[in-house]
Amino acid sequence: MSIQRQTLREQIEAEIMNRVSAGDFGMGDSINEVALSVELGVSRTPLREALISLSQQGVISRVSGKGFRWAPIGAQDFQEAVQIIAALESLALTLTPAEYLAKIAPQLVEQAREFTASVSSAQEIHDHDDAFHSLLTSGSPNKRLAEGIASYKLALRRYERLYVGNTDLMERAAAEHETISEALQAGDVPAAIEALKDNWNNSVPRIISALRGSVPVRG
Amino acid sequence: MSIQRQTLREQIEAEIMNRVSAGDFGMGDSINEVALSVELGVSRTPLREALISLSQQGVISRVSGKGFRWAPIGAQDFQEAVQIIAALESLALTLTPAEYLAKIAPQLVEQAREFTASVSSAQEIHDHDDAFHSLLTSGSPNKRLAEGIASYKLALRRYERLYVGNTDLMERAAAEHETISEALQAGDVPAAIEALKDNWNNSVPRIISALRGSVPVRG
DNA sequence: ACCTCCAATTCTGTATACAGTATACTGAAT
DNA sequence: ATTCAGTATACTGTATACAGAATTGGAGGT
Repeated sequence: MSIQRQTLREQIEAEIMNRVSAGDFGMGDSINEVALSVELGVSRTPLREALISLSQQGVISRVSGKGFRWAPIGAQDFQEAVQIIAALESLALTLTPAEYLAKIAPQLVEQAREFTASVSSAQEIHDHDDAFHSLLTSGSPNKRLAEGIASYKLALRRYERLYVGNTDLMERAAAEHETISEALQAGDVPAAIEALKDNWNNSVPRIISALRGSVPVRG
Repeated sequence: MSIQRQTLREQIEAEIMNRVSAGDFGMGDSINEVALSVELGVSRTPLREALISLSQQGVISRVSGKGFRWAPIGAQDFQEAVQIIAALESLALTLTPAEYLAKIAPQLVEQAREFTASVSSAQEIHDHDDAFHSLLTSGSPNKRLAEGIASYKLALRRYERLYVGNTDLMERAAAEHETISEALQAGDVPAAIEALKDNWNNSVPRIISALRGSVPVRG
């Protein structure tokens, strides 16, 4: 396997997203390009390119002449993204050949069970959730769809830290994963899709309440 | 209404898309940044920013170290985009309040009828189609969804010129628009959604046959 | 005290310059 | 004749420089 060259712009994107999900930036605040470029140790050119790329994905908003700013987060925004992802993942399931779904159903069941059993660190839990949904939609022949789902999920990373410590939410998600995978194992794709939508939509009220408490309000 | 300042990058994006839908570029060909910047009369910096933005939307693909290239078009690509748009517009309808749909239903019926009557220039027809779908999804409260739909439709502009002269396709689309709007007027949203999906999916085989004939193959 | 206008500064948007990598070409060796 | 190495060229990726707009601060007036 050849080593994959990574351009500076891509590294900047990744680093910014890491810091975003760590909560390093005040959402809604404007971005000072020179300050950020100095902080990251790069010049403004690749930084701006990264910011433009991220602004296409809803992580950053931009006003002509006034530069970039961290896109505000909120209940509305979260819900909108979740609605879209739910629809797109549902589409992915619809497009996936039934035999593929039947093939991966056992693995999905197993992953869901592991998920329930191991209530470990928040990061670990999140990875587990990602892996489940990733495997679930891995059989879709629509490549552009996969990219789109990934893009929208990137926007959700801004809400990642709100999950921390919310084991309640995670346990419920685990149960829903079991429902999804068992429906697939039974060959009932429509039921799986419904369960999948529920899985996403149920995350909304929890995050909303988490938002009320823990999000720093701009001053 | 204040005039809206438009940054050079945005103008470049628009101009590129105009040329793309005019078929000025050989799809699949690599992009020479300096040549294109000279041709557009701008420097490479805003051009690259525009290219990055467009590459996020599937109009341009990019290989690390080898620069940008015009994303190849083809039956597969077209179908993938259409599947996604159909799902997203369906979601938009689902999210739109029923009373709003009832309110715009008469206008939609009227637009559909006009559509059928006036089989004028290809451009005009296309605008009509755009206006119909735009009005249809205008009631969705999900702003991000609207952006997403617009983004995916941008990618379809690469196929625009294939519609030229295909009045057959357009007449059929008109009939489908009537079906959709009449279902809404009858208050049957699920039926409208199904008709909407059909409307999109029916465009695929037509475009595929058009692709076979009229797309220049790389040499 | 508050408002207005002007200046100074800060920051974005754009252009140009530089560096490193990929590609094309030339020539020699087998 | 073909293939491989070496070199030259072209182009991308990144840094720096410049121009103009937006914001901030203060001086002067009401």
